[in-house]
Amino acid sequence: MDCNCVSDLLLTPPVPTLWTPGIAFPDWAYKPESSPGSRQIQLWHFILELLQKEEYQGVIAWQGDYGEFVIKDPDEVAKLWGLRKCKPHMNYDKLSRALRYYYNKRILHKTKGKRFTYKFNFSKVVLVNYPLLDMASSPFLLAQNHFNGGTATSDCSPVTPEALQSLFPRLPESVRGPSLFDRAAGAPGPDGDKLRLESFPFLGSGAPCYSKPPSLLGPYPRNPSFDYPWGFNPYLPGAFSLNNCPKLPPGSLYSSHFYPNPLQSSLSQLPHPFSSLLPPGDTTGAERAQTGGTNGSAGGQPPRLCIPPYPGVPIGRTELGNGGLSDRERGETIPGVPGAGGGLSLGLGLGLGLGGVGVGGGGRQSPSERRKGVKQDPESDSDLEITDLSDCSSENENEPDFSLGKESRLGGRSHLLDAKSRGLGRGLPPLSSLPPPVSPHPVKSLVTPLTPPPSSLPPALSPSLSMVDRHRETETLKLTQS
DNA sequence: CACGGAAGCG
DNA sequence: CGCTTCCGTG
Repeated sequence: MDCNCVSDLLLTPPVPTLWTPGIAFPDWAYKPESSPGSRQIQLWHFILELLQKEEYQGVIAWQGDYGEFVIKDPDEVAKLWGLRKCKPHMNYDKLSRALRYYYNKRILHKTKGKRFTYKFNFSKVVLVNYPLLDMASSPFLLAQNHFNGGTATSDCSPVTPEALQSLFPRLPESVRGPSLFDRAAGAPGPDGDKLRLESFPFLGSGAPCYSKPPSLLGPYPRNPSFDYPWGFNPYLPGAFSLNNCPKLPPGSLYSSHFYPNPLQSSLSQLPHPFSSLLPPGDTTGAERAQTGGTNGSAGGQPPRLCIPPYPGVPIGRTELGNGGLSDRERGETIPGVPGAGGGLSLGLGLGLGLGGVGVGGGGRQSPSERRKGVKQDPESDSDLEITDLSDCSSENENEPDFSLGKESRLGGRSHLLDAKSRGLGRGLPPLSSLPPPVSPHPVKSLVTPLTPPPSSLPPALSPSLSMVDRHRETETLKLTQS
């Protein structure tokens, strides 16, 4: 048979049902433009898809730190992947090879000591969002990019544009080129590239603006794409911050920069000079600003997020608005670059998987998860972690033969399928549904804008705002506050 | 189980 | 390029 790949399972169709409008993955996430047959899905996309669907919770699910997921049923995941790719002989061994292949690209990395546990590294995504920063020179990125720092082995580039590219091929290389200002000035950038950015509205409060002259940007061109929901959001700062982020240092803009908050974001994104412009209470200010514009969810608990339950996230410390960062947290946030710690670390750091969660061992994971000797520290996500406690596993599920009809212990996929209509429960939290862990969070408000349908982006989100304008606004805001 | 080299494929 | 397949090593 010509491969009846059941790919559809995860393919496009259901999108609407599963995700809230505006929150679903962008089209391209499902089927790369070039692949009509949608056979070209990339593994990481696929993984995200699975993670996003409740039906597959028994097979693969978010667990542990942000961005961390566990393949509960390796064989099943492999099978699904094989189906999707029409590779009947796919198995976990091969799948895992492919995942390992992502290590170099920094898309994923292994959570050592935890079997079948991997973690997404969203730094690239973040990068995309921060074209403004001169990647090459930005201390923030460097700092935040502790991925590199830690791992820094062979690769010298802090943020690895290549990695970025691998994720978002269309990304303009310009990202790391001209400085923000140059771009803001209207340097014509390569076009075409920008497409990708559009897909990451969440990333971007302003990012897009920089990638292309405002005038060109216009409202998200291609797709109403605000639909980009990507679950990535969860990984984005905002998302992260909600859950695990350590407290934000005073004056930093955390979440804001991740989310489309023109005001803050523009500044926050900028390194010291600008960020410092923000008043200490800035966070709050930003919140306010945002909140004002958004609707409802701000005050109360927003709808539950789609985020995977983050086991160890102590909610208490989640408050953004208030507090400062403890020394420890700060330190963890950005090893080596305390100063940067503030805004970016939170945002970017989170994206990186900064482990921000850092709070260290404090009771984050379930006992069972923490298992024996597994060292679980804030840095767990980085390659720094050397602990390798892989214990002997008792279960080895290699399936010699792979049959489509075979249903594994999942209990049958059938049940999975019907669960389709409600996939929101898991998946990355769409911006709109970010979990307000506890109290009203700034991020929440920032996020809110997404709630509405894609096409209608709040002005704030509109990429068309020029950087200058943003700055202006920011300053205004600042003044207002003071 | 995890890793990464190497070759191969579309 | 992005895997897939195979494999040796730890």
